[in-house]
Amino acid sequence: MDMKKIEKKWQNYWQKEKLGVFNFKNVDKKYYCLEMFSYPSAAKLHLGHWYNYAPTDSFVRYKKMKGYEVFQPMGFDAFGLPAENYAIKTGIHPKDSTDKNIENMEQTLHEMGAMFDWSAEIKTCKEDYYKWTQWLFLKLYEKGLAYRKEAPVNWCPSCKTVLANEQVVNGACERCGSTVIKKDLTQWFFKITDYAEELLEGLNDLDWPEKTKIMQKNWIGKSVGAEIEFTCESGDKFKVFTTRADTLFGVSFIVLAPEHPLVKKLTSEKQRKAVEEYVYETSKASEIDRLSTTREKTGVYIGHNAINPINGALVPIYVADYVLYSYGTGAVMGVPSGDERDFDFATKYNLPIVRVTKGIDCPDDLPFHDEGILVNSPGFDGMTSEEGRKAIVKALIKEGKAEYKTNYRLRDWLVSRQRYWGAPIPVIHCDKCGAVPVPYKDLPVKLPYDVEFAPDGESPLKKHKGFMETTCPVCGGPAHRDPDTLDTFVCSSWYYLRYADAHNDKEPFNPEIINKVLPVDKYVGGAEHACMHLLYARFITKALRDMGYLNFDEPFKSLVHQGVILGPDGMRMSKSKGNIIAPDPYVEKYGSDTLRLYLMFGFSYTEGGPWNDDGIKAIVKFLDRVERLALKVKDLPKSAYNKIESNEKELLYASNYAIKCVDKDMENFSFNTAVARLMEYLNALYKYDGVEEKNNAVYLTAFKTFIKLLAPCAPHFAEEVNEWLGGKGSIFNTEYPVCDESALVKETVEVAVQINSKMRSRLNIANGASEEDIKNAILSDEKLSAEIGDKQIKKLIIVPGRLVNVII
RNA sequence: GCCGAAGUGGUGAAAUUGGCAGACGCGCUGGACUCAAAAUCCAGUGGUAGCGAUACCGUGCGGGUUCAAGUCCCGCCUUCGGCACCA
Repeated sequence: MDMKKIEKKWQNYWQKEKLGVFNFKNVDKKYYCLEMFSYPSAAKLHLGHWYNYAPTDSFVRYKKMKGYEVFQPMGFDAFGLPAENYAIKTGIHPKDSTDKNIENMEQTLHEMGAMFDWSAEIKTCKEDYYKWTQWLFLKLYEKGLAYRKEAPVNWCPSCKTVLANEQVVNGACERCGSTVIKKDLTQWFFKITDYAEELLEGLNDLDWPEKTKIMQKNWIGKSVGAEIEFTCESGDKFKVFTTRADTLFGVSFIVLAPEHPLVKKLTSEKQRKAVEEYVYETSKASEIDRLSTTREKTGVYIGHNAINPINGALVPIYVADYVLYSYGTGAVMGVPSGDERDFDFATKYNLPIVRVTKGIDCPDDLPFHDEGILVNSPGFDGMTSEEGRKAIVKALIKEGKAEYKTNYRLRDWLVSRQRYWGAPIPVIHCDKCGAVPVPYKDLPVKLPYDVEFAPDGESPLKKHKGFMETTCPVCGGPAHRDPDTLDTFVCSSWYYLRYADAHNDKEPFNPEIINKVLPVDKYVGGAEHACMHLLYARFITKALRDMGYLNFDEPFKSLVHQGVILGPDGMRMSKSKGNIIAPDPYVEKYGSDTLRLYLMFGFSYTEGGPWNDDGIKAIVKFLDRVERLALKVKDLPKSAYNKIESNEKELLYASNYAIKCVDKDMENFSFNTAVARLMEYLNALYKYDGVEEKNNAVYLTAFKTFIKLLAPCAPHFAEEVNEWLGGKGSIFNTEYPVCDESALVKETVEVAVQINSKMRSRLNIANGASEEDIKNAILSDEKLSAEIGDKQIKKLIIVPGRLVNVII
């Protein structure tokens, strides 16, 4: 078959017939399947895109044939750093390179033959989209979910941008790999922590991979404990957070984070120089370095002490970089007997180590961090750790020195980027009125085109006078715009909503439409987004719900992660390793259906694996076999023979077995086994083809069934064959075959027979035979009865239709 | 260090969730067709022993539970992914 020709033919047909276009009239039967949209890179589509989109498109086509009104939109996550870095390097404007890349990718996506609804296409860098990203920002601001604060942030010296903690990988910038350093800046944050508890709870009801849920759960990192107030000799007060208040008597020092305001205030003259030096050194170290386990714990005594609220003991205050100001209160109580880190620290600085917990029937060498019985804790000795915890906190609450507190590891989402290629933050700064949101009517705040990209540490927007200088919407006085743009994760945190109403120019989306089309029924994308994108999107959904725009709680009901296709060397594909496999040559040589079918057959979808094209010939052979049979079947004469005998029954069994299995496998994204079942079915058809006297009516129907089952996996090919067989219109507008269970009932079944759990024989036994019948069948079998001999049958274990175990 | 996932023939991978390990392929071996090759078709293909029927062994390693374990439990080893002193 001329694959190139039929691909063109059917792609044009689908476009003309609007096969992929969602019809809102049928919204009751909607099935919203979404693949994560892609960043428009210069390198066209890579194999990863294919692996994500092609098998998922087969899933969507399968759903369409099952009678759903499917919605499978596609778009581009078009803002981001690479385009800007490219501009710095080459002078080509991000808008120009991005537009070109999108055009390229659109074309190759078309060539893939996926049934995307292009009428709902989104490009996040277009005004008609980022206008509403800005709207989202203003809404969050209005709701008190966006705020500004000065905070130590990750600063990438190469990208010259602030990165969220979530975007720092092993101390290096996620995108460029440079080591990240620290810098203080006033930044915009989204208050995702307000939703920490619901984001955690909501995981329970989601049809997501367990692994992903656990990752999010750990990311949110809930811990229940207490905040305890310590007073300093100076009278200043500070709080520590602890989950182990029962070890309070064991406190022998306090550690403050270097950024803690009390450090400056309380440090003694004698210690000032050492402390200042230490704080300065810390500011140079990246957070990753500070948190590294292999690094020796260091700290400096600030020359001031605090009073332990439970016993009045004086404990020295240290400053140490392993305590972070951004988590908890930025102050930690040091209990060397109960914590390994504190133990190391105390040993190094000769601080007392007092046991406060005794193990119950277990070794309890110090440091002992397990639960046990309280000791050396006057008034609380003998209590279990849990009782002690409650009693101590209760005692302190009475004095106003403690409160129960739940902490989350999750931090607020830093959204400011000192970059050009993003959605401008819609805020105006006025000397008189402060930070003033841009009025809705003035949206979008347009990203100017004529900017200077020279990498001098100043962002292109900040240098652009025409953009920066404006007037205050409140007082009308001179003011300047916020020079920062939004993290691209903001753009992608709501795109799945916009798709359903992509051309609305009055509002970001019509809630009535959205509430019918959403939530997404199946979301397919890489596991690397488990903690960032997927969490942000959930947060935004919940925030918009609370503003009254949405009536659902979760954006993605069901989630599938495709695996990663590695290079032939088993390593992740990358330019530097030179192991990138491009899909284009395969499409050129074998056709898109062949590549798609191979991706589906050769890998376990959620696992992926190293690329190897040995198996692609198998697919070519398979499709050739289908074609040869199709050419035969299409000219089949009417046969006089119309009986249903054993040959026909066997064919019908194969047919219905295939329907049942393929149906289930497609539903479960188990594409490799679905294709395997199709191959078996084809073998059965060939077998019947070799039969002398054929019932051509049965044969033709069985073959048509085969083509329907194949259609989602090889769409162009199946359309063509369907046309040969006299099919009118698209095969995807026909119904999916339904399994006739009665054809699957066999008169006899082969069961395995074990004697004392060892495989001994196989027997054909009547379907639904009683225990007695089975016993007789075994005893009348020569070989088996010889083996059993005159031994007593103690027990007969029967797994219906599968196995019999005779215990003698 | 913590959390998570995985480890099955020469190879990509299956295994109805505790029930015949290796479906379906690739590769390989032999055969048919052919002057020959390609393509196609047929047969075989986990290992060891045997002419053979067959027997024994076999899902990273070591134990355990069970009539029965790739699957469950305990302890290791290796690989991959995520997180990084979370108090």
